Amino acid sequence: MSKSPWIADLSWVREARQPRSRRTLGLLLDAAEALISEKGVDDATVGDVAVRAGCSVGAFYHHFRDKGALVQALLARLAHEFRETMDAAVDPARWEGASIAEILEAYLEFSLDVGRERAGLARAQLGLALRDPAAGTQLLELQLELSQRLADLLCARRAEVGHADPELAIDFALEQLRALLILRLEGITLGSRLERIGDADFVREAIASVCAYLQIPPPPRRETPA
Amino acid sequence: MSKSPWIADLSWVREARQPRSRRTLGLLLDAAEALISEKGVDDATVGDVAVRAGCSVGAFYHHFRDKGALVQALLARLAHEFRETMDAAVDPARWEGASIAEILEAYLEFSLDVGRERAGLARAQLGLALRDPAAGTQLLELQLELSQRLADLLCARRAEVGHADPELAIDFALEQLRALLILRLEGITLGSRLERIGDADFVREAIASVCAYLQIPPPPRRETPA
DNA sequence: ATTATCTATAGATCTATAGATAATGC
DNA sequence: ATTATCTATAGATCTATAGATAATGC
Repeated sequence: MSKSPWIADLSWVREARQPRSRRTLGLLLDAAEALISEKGVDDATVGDVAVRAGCSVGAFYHHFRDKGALVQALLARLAHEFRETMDAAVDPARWEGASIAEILEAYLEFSLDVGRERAGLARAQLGLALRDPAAGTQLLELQLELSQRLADLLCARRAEVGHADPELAIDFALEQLRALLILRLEGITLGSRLERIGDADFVREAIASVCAYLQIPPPPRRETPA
Repeated sequence: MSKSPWIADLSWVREARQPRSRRTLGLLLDAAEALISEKGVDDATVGDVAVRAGCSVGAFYHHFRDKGALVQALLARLAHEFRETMDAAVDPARWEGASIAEILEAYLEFSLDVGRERAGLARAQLGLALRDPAAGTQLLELQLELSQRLADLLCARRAEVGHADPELAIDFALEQLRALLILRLEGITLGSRLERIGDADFVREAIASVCAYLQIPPPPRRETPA
C-alpha cells in the first residue's frame, strides 16, 4: 500500500528503549548546549557536537532528523527547566507578606545568578532570535510569561503604587528591568562605568529607579549575615 | 631584492583613481549594507553582494581582500556617519537653556527615529558583537562615547539632580535608556504589552521613570503643532 | 530481530584565486 | 600601461546519507 503524502513524514514517536541510546541522546544534548554556548548555533557544527559527545556523526543523525531538530530539542529541554523553575518562583504562597520592592529585588538577584551560569546560552538564544525570529521565540515567550506572572503578583499589590496607571507602570517597570538584565548579562555594556560597578550596586540603583518611578517605598535594608 | 617578511602584506594605500572603480566600491558597500541588514553577516554571501551590486565576485575581490575586509569597511563607513551625526548632536551650543529632561527626551526621540531606519543594521551589528566581541565593538564604542558625551552635557546640569550621587545616577539613567532603546528597536519585546504602546507613550513613561529616579522636574509639555 | 552505532562519502554551499578580457587615462 | 572587470573553478567546510558493523533484548 503506498503511503498518503500527507503522512509521509509522520511516525509514532516512542521513547528510546535502550538505556545506551538515552545516554547518547543526553550526551549529544549536553555537548550541543556547551558548544552552542561557546560558539553560537552556526559555528557549532554537527561534527563538533558528535566529537564532544564521544560518538559519530552517523549516531547524531540517528537521534536527530537534522541540525534544526537538535536546536529544537535543546530549546525544549531548556524551556522545560525554565518552566519548572518559574512555577516554583512565582508561586504566590512564596511571596506572602512580600512588598513589590522585595519581589523585584529578588527577581533581579535571581536572574543575575542564573544568567551568569547560562551566559553563553542566553547569548546564543538572543543571536538566534535576532536572525530568525521564529526559531528563537520559544524561550523569549517563556520570559514573557514570567513577566506576565510577575505582573500578576505585583498587581495584587497595586495599592502600594502611587503611579497614576498602576497596570501600565508595572508593565513598564518590569520591561525596564528586563532590558537592564539583558544588557548587563550579554555584556553589551562594554567598558561603560556601569560594567565596573558590582552586582550589589547595580541591583540597588535599579531598584531605586523603579521604586521612584512606581512611587512605592524602597525595600527594607537586609542585614548582611556575618 | 627579496621582500622582508615584515612588510610582505604592506603596500601604499591610494584612493581609487578611476571614477568607475569608486562607483563599484560604493555599490558594493550599499549592497552589503542592505543584504547584511536583511540576513545578517553570515547569510549575506559574497556572491549575493556582488549580484546586488551588479558586478562579479572577481570584482568584489578586487576591492576587498576578503569578506572580513568588507565588514570592516562597512563598519568604518557607518562609524564615520555616526560620528558626524554625534558631533552635531552633542554640541553644547545646541543645548543652551535645555534641561536634563528635555535633553533625554530628545535623545530618545532621535534614537527611535534613526534606529527604525537602520533596524536591520543594528540587529546585524548586535549579532556580530554577540558572536565575536572584537569585531562588533567599533560601533558599540561609539555608542559608549555618545553616552559619555551625553553624560558630560548632563553633568554640567547636575544642580538639577536630587539623587545623592549625581554622576553615578546620570550614568545609570543613560544606561537604562540605552537598554530600553535596544530592546524596543531590536523587537525583542515580542508581544509584551509595551510593544503595542506607541512611541509617544513609550518616551513619556521612560522619561517619567528617569526623572523620578534622578529627582529632577519633568520636561515641559510641548504643544502639538496643528 | 531490532536498535544503535561507525566509516566513508556524496552533495551543497561558500570563499577565494587564476587567467583572460575590457575599460581608462596618459 | 595600468586599472578594473569577468568567467570559471579550485579548495574548504559542512550537512546529510548509504551501507556495513556492533550491541541489545526477546
